[in-house]
Amino acid sequence: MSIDATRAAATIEEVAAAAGVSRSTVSRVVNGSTSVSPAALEAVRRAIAELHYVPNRAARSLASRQTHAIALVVPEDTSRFFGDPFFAAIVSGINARINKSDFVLNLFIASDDPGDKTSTYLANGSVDGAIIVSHHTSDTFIDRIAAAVPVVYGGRPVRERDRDHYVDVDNVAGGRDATQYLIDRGHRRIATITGPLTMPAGVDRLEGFRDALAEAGLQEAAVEDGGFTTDGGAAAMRRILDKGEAPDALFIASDLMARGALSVLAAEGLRVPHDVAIVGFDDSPVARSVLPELTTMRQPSFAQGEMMADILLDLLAGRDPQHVTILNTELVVRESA
Amino acid sequence: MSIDATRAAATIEEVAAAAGVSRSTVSRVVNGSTSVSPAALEAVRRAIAELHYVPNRAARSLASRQTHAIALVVPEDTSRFFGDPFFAAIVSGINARINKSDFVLNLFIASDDPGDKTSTYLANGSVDGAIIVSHHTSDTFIDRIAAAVPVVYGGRPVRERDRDHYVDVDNVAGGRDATQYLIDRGHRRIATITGPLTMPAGVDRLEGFRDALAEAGLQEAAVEDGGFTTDGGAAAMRRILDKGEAPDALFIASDLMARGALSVLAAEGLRVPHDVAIVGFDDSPVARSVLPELTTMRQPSFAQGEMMADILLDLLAGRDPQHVTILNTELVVRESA
DNA sequence: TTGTACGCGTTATCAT
DNA sequence: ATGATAACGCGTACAA
Repeated sequence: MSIDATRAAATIEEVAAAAGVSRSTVSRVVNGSTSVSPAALEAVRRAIAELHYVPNRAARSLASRQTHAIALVVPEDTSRFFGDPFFAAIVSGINARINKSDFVLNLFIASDDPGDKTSTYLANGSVDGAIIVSHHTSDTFIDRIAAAVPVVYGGRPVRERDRDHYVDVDNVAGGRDATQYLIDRGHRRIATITGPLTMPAGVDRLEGFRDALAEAGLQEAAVEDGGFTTDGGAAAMRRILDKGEAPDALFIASDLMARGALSVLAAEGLRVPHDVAIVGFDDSPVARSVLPELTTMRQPSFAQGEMMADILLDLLAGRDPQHVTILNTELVVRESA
Repeated sequence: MSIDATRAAATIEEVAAAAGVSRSTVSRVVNGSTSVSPAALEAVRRAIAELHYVPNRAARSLASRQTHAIALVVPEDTSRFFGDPFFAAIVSGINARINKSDFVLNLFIASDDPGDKTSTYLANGSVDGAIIVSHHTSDTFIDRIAAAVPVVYGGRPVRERDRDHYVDVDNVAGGRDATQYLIDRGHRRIATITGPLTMPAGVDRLEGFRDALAEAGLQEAAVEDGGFTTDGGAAAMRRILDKGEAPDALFIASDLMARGALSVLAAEGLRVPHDVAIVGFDDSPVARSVLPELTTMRQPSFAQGEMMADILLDLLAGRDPQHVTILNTELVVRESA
């Protein structure tokens, strides 16, 4: 075989010897310093290629006091994280950017459990910064992380401070627009299934819902928490139906919850959108895999992930990126409303 | 506040000074050596607590030549990875174990793209081992990774070698049992929607399907590739229906694909299980969020993740764990068949 | 432009 | 049981 994978990894010293220069010069070309003569540059490059030299991360970060690692923090109760296409898109966006940099992503599924090592790890400089994809009011370990390293949040942090950096979508506007669409279509008994009200996204979308209703002089038919999960959405839908008079339309704050609601509606023999119209939120793949296909508020999750990574990278590079970035949502009309 | 997060991290040297011992002794208690006097032990422990000392990872791995990091490798085209509850469960299992060790998980979404840095990173010793959750025949970078560090595969590797370690479910038996159940229920025109035949799981489940049919002296009504995705499952279902005579039962190799098939069936006015019975595979959350709820082969994905982590940890600890671990599947009867 | 020399925080070897 | 001391591989003043 052409590559001997079992060879000991080449060191900068060996490269220097092979190229006939000093360690420093090799270090310079590796780190892209300009003050290197073309001749030396060429020699070093060749030596690096021949020896398959790759800098040792540990040595490098010990010397430079940088780890070139970024923590991807996922609160544990958000482990529905995986399995939720919304997060899938965010992570893909983050990865797309990080992958182009020379940083590495460390995955932490963190909890408030005292035995959890996440904050300890992050606090001792094993990582240069952190991306927190989502969190709840109760997640106190978040603060410990933010105290230790630069952080970028996905969504407005629960305890927002001026120095925070985050990327969010305009959830209030999204909730308002979705609801307004329902109103414009002539619906009057409009209910909503919300996300957890311990999460800003849950609160904000509800606020938008209420704004639109208020402006139209309408009463909310029902408000139930669906916890951003399929099962939660189904349960919430059931509670709403049990209350008696069914609404003629629903704004459901996530597609996953809408899917749950849909199955309950179907079981009850209620037709969508004929008997009850539904607008979801996310425009995740499930929106099109469900029957009828969901009318929903699209949010640019992949882009959100990219922006989060960009901002953190800027931060780590000593630049001064925007603290708050708000992305727009967009109504996608399909069959459910 | 009680914790000054901006303090410079304490070094082993400072702990030694505070405890009135040498670096070596501190290192010993940190690493759990027995040859430390109770008095010294106590003093060091107190000093560590007071100074909030946490060993520097870089220095530690530079000296010990171990990174205490494990790569979680996700082939890019498997990025449906996220969004697929099956993988969600596996990752949770992996994390559960890793989190109890003092290893860290590095996330790599890798591709065969030459610009992809994954194999480079893994090859230069930034990581002690790797867990590859899933892969295709075409993924050649896998081999480069396996050549560099100990690897544990999720599912039988496409090019299996004797020295490989992997954890798989008995997909052949699963496919056979699912199909047999359909046969036992009196179905005779049985079709299947398979996973990608570039993946062992796809191939094996199909093999089990054919085994059961052959044993019963039945012909396969149709075989279509659904690519393990919801949309792919829908498309495959459509192709099967377009062929003319509809099957009276289907074994669908993943719940996600079954969901897609279900929506097509519903659109065609075909009732499940009355007109066509369906058995899925995975018993992922979607199995219960769909109407009718799916009869499906349960596979212990969380446990599979745990085992993968355990085996890699064993490997890294110099033990000699089992090379092949096969987990059993189990039929879960619900409404769809 | 290039090289020397020191330091980064630990582990590991070897005396004691 | 304990403590010097030498690596570990690299970055980076500083000097040349």
